[in-house]
Amino acid sequence: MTGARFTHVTVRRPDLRIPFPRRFAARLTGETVVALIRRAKYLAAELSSQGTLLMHLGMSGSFRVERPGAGKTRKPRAEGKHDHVVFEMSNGAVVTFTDPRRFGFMDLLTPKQLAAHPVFSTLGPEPLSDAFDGDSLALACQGKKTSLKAALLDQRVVAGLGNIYVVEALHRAGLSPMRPASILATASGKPRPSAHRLAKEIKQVLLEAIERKRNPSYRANRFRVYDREDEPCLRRGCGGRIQRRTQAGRSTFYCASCQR
DNA sequence: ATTGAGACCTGTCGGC
DNA sequence: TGCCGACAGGTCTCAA
Repeated sequence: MTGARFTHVTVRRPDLRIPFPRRFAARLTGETVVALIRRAKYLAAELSSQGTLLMHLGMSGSFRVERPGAGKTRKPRAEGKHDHVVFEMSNGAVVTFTDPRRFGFMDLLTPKQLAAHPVFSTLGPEPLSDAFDGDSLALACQGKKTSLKAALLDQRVVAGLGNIYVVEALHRAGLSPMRPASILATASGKPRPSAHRLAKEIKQVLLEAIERKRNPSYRANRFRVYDREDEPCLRRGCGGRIQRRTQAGRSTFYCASCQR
């Protein structure tokens, strides 16, 4: 999409989580994508003159990119039941947004709206950036009464972690999801060793996930705790069993014997 | 100001 | 096979 122009935009189902802005398709058509970026779990296309197209996949969303072959007759695309938006680009690419649960959304924001966006503007650091480390994590959690689990799911603390990788990172770091987030720092705000461990494992678990997605032959173990209730803990020499409980409405999986 | 619960919507899976 | 409830990797809103 980068550098390409929207030649045709179809909204087949306008009622996603957030209603589309007025004249969405019309405003997008003719715009060129200056840059395509990701921030937290948001995708953003910076447009040549209409601001930013902000997109989110929700729980079940995905994009499909097709190139109806140059030269061949352009066949009408068989539209799936949950194909809600279709972008036809000037370079021939057809980008389709599919989302069965319709928790995803698309929005068009002016630079001013983007800067004032209640979520986008308050996002914490990108976990893989240098701005995120044990120090910044401890600082963000200083004095927090919530659990570590809830704190890591809070996008203002660190951006882009979901339920699975929060649970995985806590297991790797040997920290109980139920501990208060404040334990990562001393009363005076100094990071404890656990903060550095946790920040390191967050980066590690994400890097491995990305690698696994990119390289199918990289068969590193799937999840170590997520969705493994009653199965043995995989930490060497632990011997515990994975337990499950609900925290903040989400499933938490953990090993009570090695996560303290 | 924080925090947990409920809501949003559809699909899938296991049990009966 | 069919029905039913539980559950799903995200985020918002509301009430306490």
